[in-house]
Amino acid sequence: MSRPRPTIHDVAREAGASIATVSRALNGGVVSAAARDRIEAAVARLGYRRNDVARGLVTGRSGLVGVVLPDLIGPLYAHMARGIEDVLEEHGMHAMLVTDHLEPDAERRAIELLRARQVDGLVLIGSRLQPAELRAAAGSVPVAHVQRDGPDDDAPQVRLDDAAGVRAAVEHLAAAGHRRIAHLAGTRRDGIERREAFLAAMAAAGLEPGPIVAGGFTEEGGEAAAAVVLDDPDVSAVFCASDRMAVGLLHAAQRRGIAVPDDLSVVGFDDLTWARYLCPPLTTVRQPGREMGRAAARLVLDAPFEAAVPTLRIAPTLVVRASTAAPRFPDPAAPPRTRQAPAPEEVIAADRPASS
Amino acid sequence: MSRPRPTIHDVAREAGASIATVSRALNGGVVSAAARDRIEAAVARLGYRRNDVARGLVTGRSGLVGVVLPDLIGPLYAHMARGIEDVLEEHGMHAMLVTDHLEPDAERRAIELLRARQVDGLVLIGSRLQPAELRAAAGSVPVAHVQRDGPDDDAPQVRLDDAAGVRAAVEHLAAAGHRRIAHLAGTRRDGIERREAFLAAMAAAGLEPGPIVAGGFTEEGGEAAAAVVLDDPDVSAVFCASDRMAVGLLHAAQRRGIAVPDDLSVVGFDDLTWARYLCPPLTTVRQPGREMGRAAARLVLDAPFEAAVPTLRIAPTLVVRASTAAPRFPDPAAPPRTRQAPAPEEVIAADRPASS
DNA sequence: CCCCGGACTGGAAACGTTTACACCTCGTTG
DNA sequence: CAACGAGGTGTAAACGTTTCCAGTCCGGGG
Repeated sequence: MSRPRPTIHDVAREAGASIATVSRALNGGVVSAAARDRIEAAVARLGYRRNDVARGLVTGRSGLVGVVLPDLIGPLYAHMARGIEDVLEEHGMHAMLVTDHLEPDAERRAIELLRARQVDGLVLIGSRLQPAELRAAAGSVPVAHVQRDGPDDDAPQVRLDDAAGVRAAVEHLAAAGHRRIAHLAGTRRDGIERREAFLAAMAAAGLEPGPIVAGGFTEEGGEAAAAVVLDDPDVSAVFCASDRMAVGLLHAAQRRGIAVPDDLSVVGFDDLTWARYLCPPLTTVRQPGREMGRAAARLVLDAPFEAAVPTLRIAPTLVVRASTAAPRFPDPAAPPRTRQAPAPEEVIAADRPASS
Repeated sequence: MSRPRPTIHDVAREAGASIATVSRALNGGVVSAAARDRIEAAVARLGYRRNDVARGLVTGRSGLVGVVLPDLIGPLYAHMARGIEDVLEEHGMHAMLVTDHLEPDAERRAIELLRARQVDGLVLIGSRLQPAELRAAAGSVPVAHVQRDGPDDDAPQVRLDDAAGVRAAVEHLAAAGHRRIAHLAGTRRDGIERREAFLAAMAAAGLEPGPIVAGGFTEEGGEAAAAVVLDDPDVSAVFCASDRMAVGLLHAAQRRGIAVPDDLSVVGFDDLTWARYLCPPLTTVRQPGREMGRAAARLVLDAPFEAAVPTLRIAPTLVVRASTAAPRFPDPAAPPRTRQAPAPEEVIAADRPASS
């Protein structure tokens, strides 16, 4: 019943050829038509399938790109993984996904594990490793980063153009007539970059930044931070560094009887699957995870040929939904504005090119 | 700079031992303390890491369990994958995830691919393959299914106890005073099973089933099906076979000015991440994906030792939120009921044991 | 003093491929 | 007609491990 899998030797014997010829026939080498036919027949008869482990041992390659990512639950990372798979598939390769749950130690182990399996490349999502640690762990395997969390080195990486996204969000709020805009900030690297971009964008709009309160990227972080922000009666809009924080804020506002968007406008960041289902549907900066994954996969595959070490910046998009509107009591000093009545969903491209 | 990775031979030379001794030292065989020390020192000095590909070739095992799943975007499948990883990690093994996007052909290819990599087992999520096809594709590799979509054979599998979940949902609605309950049904196997369970539960509650309309498990399916259901003025509650359908229904209801839960109660199925964020927060049957993944991984690991071929039934949980309430105009024939005011979130365990 | 067995070690054979190299057989060209 | 090259084939050596088997070296019991 469950005989051992046939090997190339079995095929060779069955077809009356040598294993070298079989290997060539299977891999598109030069073989006479007659031999090729006999071999294909034998393969079919025996149900032979190549053993990629043995093949990997001799070729030194595995056809696998290792992907280390925080988790699979968040739709953003899942989309990135999907993008990576997209381009690997075009090259007849596959991804091996390992999660590190944001623990640097787990990240190191994951890289170790993948290297022991001879991956041909590594895509690291949100890596926290120091450049030296990374070099030690990855050795000579080509690496590409997505939204790297640790400090840069000369490894190629793709990042969201966070600044452009933040700018689009702030400009949207400013144009609606908001003057005092608060910010719920994240503490990881992209959170910090968004915070700086927020300050810059506010300055560019000629506005004093409102209160800025930092927290985790999570619902709880948003809810906790909300307390501070909602106590300031002059704040008419809040820009959150993540959708999850925005959810926390929305809940806190609801509990206090603060109406969104009438009393308070809220902008999120990420455009997670469910941002459109919130009440009200959330205006947010869409992070194109799948594109980012695609770009990273291309980077890692091109690594051996590419001389430059680019940082690819992917442009986000502002998705305007119903959580933003003109402030109820516009600043009397400001020119009067008409209430914006956005279409159910309106997409505004951020103002930066896709790569830089 | 980027020298070739050191092999066990290099370690042996460096430590003045044979490769056999090094291998034993590394794998916990009998080795003198002195040799072990020298070898460990050499390993550290050289930065040696075992090559799992070579190891896999000789041992015939890979330490990998292949997981074939529809996609990574849906949080449910991601949770299942997480559960699988949980138990594999306890065994020092890892998962290799491949997506098939519900295409049987891609599923076959995925299995093929994983087998070529010598996976030690296979977990198939929502497999649509016929038993014969599966046997052909998987050969002698142990298989466990989760929510198998194709017909059963003697392969071990874990399923949600769909019937218990449906019963809990229907009983909840009936207890609230609803008499005419519609059903938005799915067309895949679990959709069909939920549909039958719905009929059974309605019968058990002594109620005539309301309209049943089948569609995809998606938002669009829900929205399309909603049209039919909402035209029936006697329907005061709808039980949906998935949360995504419930979202579509919620939107359709909102567009028509039908208030949920006042005019219409809605129950979903799955408890996806964002079910609690909907307006109103959705009452739904929670599918414990992570548990199901855990159970499946255990099944596949135990396969070589297990004689029985169990179908594990995992109990779902009814999560009562704000999308269900007493009907506005209760059936005059029914005894009067007080309006249920559920706590913000109330969890009701379904009435079946976890396995059968 | 011999023998036995336990603790430890090394040589060598696998595992299933790819591929360098040598060879053989033609037909073609000089 | 000799030499050569192209096309096709097979032998054998890798790839980096694990593991079987045959040792070697001891100490202790007969």
